[in-house]
Formats: sequence, structure tokens, C-alpha cells
Amino acid sequence: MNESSQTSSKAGPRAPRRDRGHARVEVLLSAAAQVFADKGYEAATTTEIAAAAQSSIGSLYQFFPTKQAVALALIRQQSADLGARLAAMAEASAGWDVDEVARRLAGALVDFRASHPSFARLIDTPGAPEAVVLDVRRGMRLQLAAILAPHAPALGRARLMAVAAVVQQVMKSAVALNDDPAADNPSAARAALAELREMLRVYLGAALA
Amino acid sequence: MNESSQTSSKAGPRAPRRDRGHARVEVLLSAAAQVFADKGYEAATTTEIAAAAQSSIGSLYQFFPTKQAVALALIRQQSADLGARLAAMAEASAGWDVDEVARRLAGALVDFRASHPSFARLIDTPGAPEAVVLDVRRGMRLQLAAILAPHAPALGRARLMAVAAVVQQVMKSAVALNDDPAADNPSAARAALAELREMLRVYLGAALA
Amino acid sequence: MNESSQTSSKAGPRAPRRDRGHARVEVLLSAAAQVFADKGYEAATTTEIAAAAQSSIGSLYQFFPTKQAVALALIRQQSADLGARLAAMAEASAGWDVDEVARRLAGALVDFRASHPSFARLIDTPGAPEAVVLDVRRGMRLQLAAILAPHAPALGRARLMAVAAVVQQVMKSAVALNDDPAADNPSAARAALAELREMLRVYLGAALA
Amino acid sequence: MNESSQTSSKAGPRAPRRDRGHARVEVLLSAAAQVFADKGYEAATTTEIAAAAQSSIGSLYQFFPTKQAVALALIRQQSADLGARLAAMAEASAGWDVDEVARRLAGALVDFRASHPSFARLIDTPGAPEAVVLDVRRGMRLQLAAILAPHAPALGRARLMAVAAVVQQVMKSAVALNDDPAADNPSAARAALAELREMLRVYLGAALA
DNA sequence: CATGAATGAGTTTTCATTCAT
DNA sequence: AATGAATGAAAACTCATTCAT
Repeated sequence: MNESSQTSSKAGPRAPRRDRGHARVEVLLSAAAQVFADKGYEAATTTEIAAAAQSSIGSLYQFFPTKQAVALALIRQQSADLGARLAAMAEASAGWDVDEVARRLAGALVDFRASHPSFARLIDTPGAPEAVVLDVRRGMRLQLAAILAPHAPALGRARLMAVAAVVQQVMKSAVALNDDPAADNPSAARAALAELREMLRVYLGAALA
Repeated sequence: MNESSQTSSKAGPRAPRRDRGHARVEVLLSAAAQVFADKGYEAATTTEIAAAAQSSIGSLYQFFPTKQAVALALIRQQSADLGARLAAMAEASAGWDVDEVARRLAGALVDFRASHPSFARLIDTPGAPEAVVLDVRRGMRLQLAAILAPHAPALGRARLMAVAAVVQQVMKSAVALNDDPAADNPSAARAALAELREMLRVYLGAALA
Repeated sequence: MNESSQTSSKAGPRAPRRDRGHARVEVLLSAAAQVFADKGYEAATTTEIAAAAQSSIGSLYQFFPTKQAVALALIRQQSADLGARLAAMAEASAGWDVDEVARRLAGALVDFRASHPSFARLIDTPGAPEAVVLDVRRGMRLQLAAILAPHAPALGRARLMAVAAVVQQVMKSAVALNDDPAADNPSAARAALAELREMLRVYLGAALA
Repeated sequence: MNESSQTSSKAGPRAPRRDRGHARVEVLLSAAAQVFADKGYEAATTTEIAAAAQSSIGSLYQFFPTKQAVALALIRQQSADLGARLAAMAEASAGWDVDEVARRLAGALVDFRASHPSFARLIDTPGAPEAVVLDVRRGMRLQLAAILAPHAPALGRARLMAVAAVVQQVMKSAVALNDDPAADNPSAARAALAELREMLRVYLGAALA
């Protein structure tokens, strides 16, 4: 899926020649996901990542030239995963009505961010290389647009992309509401999330009409 | 609420007792705002803040016991400012219809975040002390609720707070769209913002009805 | 008593012209005694000393040119006090037998160190200027010798000074035993002190015979 | 007792896993001994210790998490050494009379402190963690008691510990007399030391009788 | 004299990255 | 490849001392 594009990339992991190395890379990346999710990009240390992967600092640098490269590989991996989910949804969404699209989108993206907690941290935080982050964001918007397009044949390209951008932001908000224990009580958090879903439904209903 | 009790606070600035001290604190805080806005909390250095304020590092630590205290003081100062703006809006909003409320809210908050670029960085970033950040967020939600309440007399308290939480997230999204040069071109950014405003209008229209 | 010698000293407090200044110096010195006793010379800060004296650093430096000068003045003051006590004892000791001399010496010196806790810290610690410390120690030995001499007319000068040096060390030990909560229980500390007194008694009995 | 569990200790050195690491730790510790002996705990700097060990500051912190940990490791190392000497003496002392015990004890402990000049500085100074220091002192008293016990079968446990505590203080005094160039001349220092030895002899003769 | 702000060299500690084994 | 030691620039923070008011 991505073995050819990754190898040619400047900052990606060096191509491991053997399965052992490949496995090590995977372990390192999931350790990195843990640590980045817990502490954020800046506060995470390469030593801690290596330790969490039961590996040594030397090993980590065998596969990743810099700390940034680790974050980058992680972003690429996770955004590929996200891309696959959105692609699947694009195929399935043909028969849905707008309400269902709204509901499914909300569900899918909240799920994704919940199961990839480092994703938000890395993508909304300084430290990760701008260019890649922007690419990922644009890619996601394009996929959202692809999902929305069939339900709004009348919308121009520009307007469609604007809608996609708004939907993307709503997704981010969902995660924020989920994480923030600031709501006076857990039920308040749930209520806010329901409210957000409602906003998306109403809005898409109006925008795609 | 807390503008008078700063001295007794654990991590607040040491109260200056001379005019020169007050002036220095102001200069330091605006330098800090610059630097935090540019680099984020972690990457900002106290040395750089002091230099930007044309003072020595010793002077900074004369008034702020830690780097975190600087961020804190900044958050408090700026959230007091935001609070004042929302309070003013609450008074003026009596005669507005829902559409106008949506428009004004969007305008005010986007303006605020645009003129206080460090605010978002500090409040959405680890490093700032959780308790204060949560307080600020809750305070803002309460003020939003106060603005919305008169236009939705039928809404229960819980529902109202959920709506306020959603509006708060929309505001954050507006800033993100504003900052993110990811949109393919400047006009796309403007379109997305307009779209966001539209979402708010439609949503508030439905929710407050 | 000491107003003329102190003024001429290079590092002593500047002669205060007024009573107000004089009082301030006293307060500063007793604050310094507190702080030095608590933290030792190095860890004590001039700011803390000034604060403990309800004064400002500026004021402290009005009277003492350096931190070392504060310690010095304190040592001088306290050793003058000690000197007075020993002088008094020298006069009174004519009629005592050796046992009584031992008992009184032990009592007097333990008392003194207990009521001047900073003395030991400053005199046994680096930081205080060597020359003064050595002077103080020598002075104390001379006074001890003066007390002991009448009870050991046969002893040569050199031997007498050696005995005085040993007695001085025993005094220091008494303080150490007093302070050290290492003894398994308080009664053990008392037992050790009694033992020390016994050692002094036996030893002086033998040495002065 | 504690020679095997260093790794699990909270503030101990990180265990080196390579020969090079072990060697480096040794070098660092002896450099630290030098510097601590010269300047005392507070005035010694980690930078200077690293330089004296011809390593980088980073290497020091690779093995010791804090400056205090360096002092701690040194105390532990040296007190283990001292413990071994005392243990050896305990075995050999069976056939000695009290005079010989006094002489040998004095000799051994003065020797030890003379060859480990940092020991006294660290153990009598604030900065070293209290708990460890107290442990070391208690251990030493126990060993002294073990040496003295056979020569005073009639002494109760409590009395024996008190005697041991006194002997310990005498040892400290010996070092102080040794170090202190305050005596009017070198021969005076020697005389005082001889006098101290005499005190110990007389005292132990009386106490153990 | 009193006060508290200003200064900056110096201290401990961290951490990404490189190297030797 | 794997490991862990080596490195040193850089960061946060301290504190004796000087200065302006």
C-alpha cells in the first residue's frame, strides 16, 4: 500500500531489509504513539520512546534519522489508516441520505481520533513538519468532499471544499469535547457531543440541500 | 472574580511594588505573548521572552517564579479581557435577533483570537496548568450561555450549557481556519470561514427556536 | 566593649550613625543567626536574611558589604559573648576542684552552643573567612588554657595548650551528640552525653594531676 | 546489607551495563571525592566534577540523576570501605588489651579519614540526604560496639552504645585536629593529637574496666 | 537611609544525536 | 543490526551585588 512511497521519502524510516527490522519499526511506532499521545511532541523524548518499545536509543536511530522523522512516520501511517476508512465510507455512502451521512461521518471520525489519540496531538501541535501536516489535512478534506459531493450535485467545487473544511473542524471539535473533562459532569460532556452531532446534521441538511 | 487576589495565588506573579515594576511586568507579558504565539509554550524560552522585553533574565524571574507563571499571568490577563468583551455583548444583545447574535458572536470571537494569538496556543497546549485553563473555559461557557439565554427562554439549563459548549468549539474552529494556510488559496480560507458562520447561524436558528 | 575594634575592621558592619541604624543591625544579625542556623552558610541567601529581619536587601547591604561580612559580624558577636562567659568562669574557677571544672565547662559550653546554634554551623563550615575562624578558635583555646592552668601548675605551656585543644573538641562533640537524632532513642542521646561528660572528667582528672 | 541493592534505590546511580560505564563511574566518583573534599558539598559543582573526571557533564548525568546522588554514591562507597576495615579490626581485636584497642582504633580511624577526606565533609554537612547519613553513622556505632563488647563483658547494651557513640565523636575530633592548621605550629597539632589518643586510652580504660 | 528593581554570570539538569563495541 | 555510552549546547532558574528613586 505504501511501501514504495515511504522508501523514497527523505525523512521516513529507512527501509528495513528483514522482517525483524520491520517488526521493530512497528513496535517503535506504536510506542511513539503512546508517548506522543501522553506528553505531546515536545515533551516526548526519544529515549522514552525507545524504552517504551523495549528497545534502545541506538536502535531507534537505526530506523529514524531524527525525532521529527518518527512523528512523521506516525502521522503518515495513521493518516493512511484514516484515508482507508474514509475511502470505504465514500463507497458505501451512495445510498445514504444526508442525515445518515452526518451520523456516520461523526461516528467514524470520533472513533478514529479516539483510537489514535496521538493523531490530534501531532497534527495540531507545532513540531511536526508543516508541509506534511498540511498535506494530510488537505487529503482529508478532499476525501470528505468526495463523500459529500454525490449528495450535493448542485454545489460548486469551491463551495464543496469549504463545506468539507467546516466538517473537518467539527470533527476536531468532537475530539476536544470528548477529551475535555471541563464539562461540569460527564453527562454534560455527552450532551455537548449530542449537540455537536445535531449541529452537523442541521448544517449538512441546509448546505447540501 | 480573580482580578484582585492575584498576589495570594500560588503561581502568580510576585506583585511589583514600584511603578517601574508594574511597567516591566507589562512589557514582559506582551513580549511573552509574542513569543508564545510564535513558538508555543514548550518551544518558547524564558531567555527569549526576557530579550524580547529588553530586560535581563533576572528581571523576568523577579516577577514570575517560573515559566509557567508567565503563561498563567498571560492567560489570566487575556481571559479577563475576553470576559469584558463578552459581558459588553451580553448587555447589548437584548435587542438582537438570533441571526444577529450569531453574526456578532462569530465576529467578536474571531476578532479576539486574532488580536490575541497567544491565547489559543496557551489554552490548547499542555504546559499551562490544567486547573486554570479549565476555569477559563468554564467561565467563557457561562458567559456564552448568558448571552444565549434570553433568546431561548424555553431551553433548560443543561441544554443551554451544551449549546454554549458547541458555540465555544465553533469559535476555536474559526481561529483554526483563520490560521491554517492549508486552504489552497486565500479565497478558500475566506470561503470556509463564511461557511462556518453560516453553520453557526443555521444551528443557532434551530437550537434556540 | 567592642565598638572600637569593630569599626576599624575591614569587613565588619559600617558604623551606623544613629540608633535606628544600630537597632537595624541587631535585627539583621539575629535574623542571620536564624537563617544560618537553619540552612548553613552556603544555602542561606541574603534576601532571606533581609526578609527574616523584616527589612530589604538594600538595607542589608547598607550595613554589610558582603554576605561574608554578615557571617563574620555574627561570628565576632557570638565569640565575644562566649569569651565573656569563659572569662567569668576563669575568675570563678579558682576554688573548684578538677571534677567541678569538668562539670562546669561541659555545662557552659553545651549551653552556649545550644543557645547559639548558628555558631557551630558557621565555624565548622567553609565559607566563613578562614583567618577569623582560626582567630576565634585560638582565642577560645587560650581562654580554656587560662581556666585549666591553675589546676595543673606542673603542666608545661605546650602540654596545656594541647589539653585545651582536646577540651575544645570535646565541646564540639557534645553539641554534635545533642543535635544528632541518630541515636536510637532520646534516652540514648542522653546516655551518650553523660558518657561524654564522664570522659571529660576522667581525662581531666588524669591530665591535670 | 546494601551493596547489592543499589540499582533499585531511589537516588542511586543508574547501573552501568558496559565495562566502559563502570570505569567511568569509578573515575567520576574519585573526581567527586576530590572536589567535595576541597570545596564541600554546596560549593562543589557538577561541572567541575565532570571536568576533573575528564568527562562531559552529560556523562555524569548518564550515571547519576542528581548531584545529590553523586554524594550519596560516594558516601555509600566509602562507608562500605570503612565498614570493611572495622570488621577486620573486630576479628583481630580478640587478643588485644584495652590499651591496644584504643591505640588501634585511633590509628585506623584517623587513617581512614585522612585517606578519605571527602567523607567527613559529606557526612557532617547539609546537602547529603539525612536518612543515609544517619544509617551510616548508626552502622559505624554498631561496629564500634562490636569491637568494644568483648573487652567489657559486664557493660549493658545501652551503656555500650553510649560508649561507642563517644568513641565515634572522638574519631571525628581527631580528624578535625588533623585538618585544622589553627594550632600555632605543626608540633602543636601533633601534641594535641597525642593528647586525644591519651584521652581515649584513659577513658576506655575506665569505661571498660 | 530605605526600598525594591536590575543585572548576568553561574548552576543544575535535559535531550537529540553520534559513536564505539 | 543492536546496544548503551558520550557529547555539549541549551534550558530553567538562583542569587550576590549594584543602582535608581
